Amino acid sequence: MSITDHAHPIDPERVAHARSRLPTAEEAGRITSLLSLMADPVRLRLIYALDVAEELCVGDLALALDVSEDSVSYALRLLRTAGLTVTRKHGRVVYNRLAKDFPAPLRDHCLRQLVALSYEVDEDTLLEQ
Amino acid sequence: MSITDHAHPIDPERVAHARSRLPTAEEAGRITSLLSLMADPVRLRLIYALDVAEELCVGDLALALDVSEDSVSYALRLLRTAGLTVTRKHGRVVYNRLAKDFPAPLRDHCLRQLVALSYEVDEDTLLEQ
DNA sequence: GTGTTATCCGCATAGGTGTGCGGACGTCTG
DNA sequence: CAGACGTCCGCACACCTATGCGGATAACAC
Repeated sequence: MSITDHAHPIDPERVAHARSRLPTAEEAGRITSLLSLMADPVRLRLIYALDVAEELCVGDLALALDVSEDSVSYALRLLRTAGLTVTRKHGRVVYNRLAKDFPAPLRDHCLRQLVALSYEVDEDTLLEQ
Repeated sequence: MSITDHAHPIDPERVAHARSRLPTAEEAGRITSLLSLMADPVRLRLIYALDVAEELCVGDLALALDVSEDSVSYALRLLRTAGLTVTRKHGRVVYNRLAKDFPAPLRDHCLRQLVALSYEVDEDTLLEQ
């Protein structure tokens, strides 16, 4: 149905209420671009690895994650561009670590609870409500 | 570089350490499929709206978010399939709300802090480290 | 019953995105 | 200096995904 339909809201009060408290499209874009960076198996496990190991180079990350170095390199490029990781160069080796201001809530709450969370939701999906 | 290279890790100890604490590919898949659902402007704002307004129908959601009803309907289908929202039918109208066990940490910590978060990260991106 | 409303679904399409390959650069080793 | 190594980059391709349109289904109003 096109965007011009539904001219008469069913519950105008709630619509206005929700509308006033909603993040703007721009804010939502910022947030989702952040979430999108974590919503990829390679990047998520990469972040986990850096959280545990403090710092790792591309080759070692590829071994730890069991994916190609290209894939790791690409993932790191995106994270680095977003300011989520930083690099330290030493000889031929480039060491990567999480930025010192890597979003703490994402790291503390989300990262460490998401594994358990994913199980819960998976079970709930099977139930009627 | 292909997956067979880098035969000799630079820091084998850290690689093994990270490897042992890493979520499996399957776990990572479950988590990222959850995050992917929130990593979309329409779905994220839709979740915000339902969090504020308790329950809304498709048409009213389209008004609140200022997007097409098709877009909202598609977003709700994905969230519903994942068990994150539930429906209540009353006459012609289908009311949607967040599932009673919508991941609490995601709602409490992430949702309510993500707006502020996105600003911080945005500033940090501009700085050298 | 007829027309209208609210919603859902299937389909086709355009756009974004991750991956692999080839090539290039800088750095260490002998 | 020549060779090996670790890494990055650009390109092309396959894939997924969100969107819009047309049609179909119920429920309500008259």
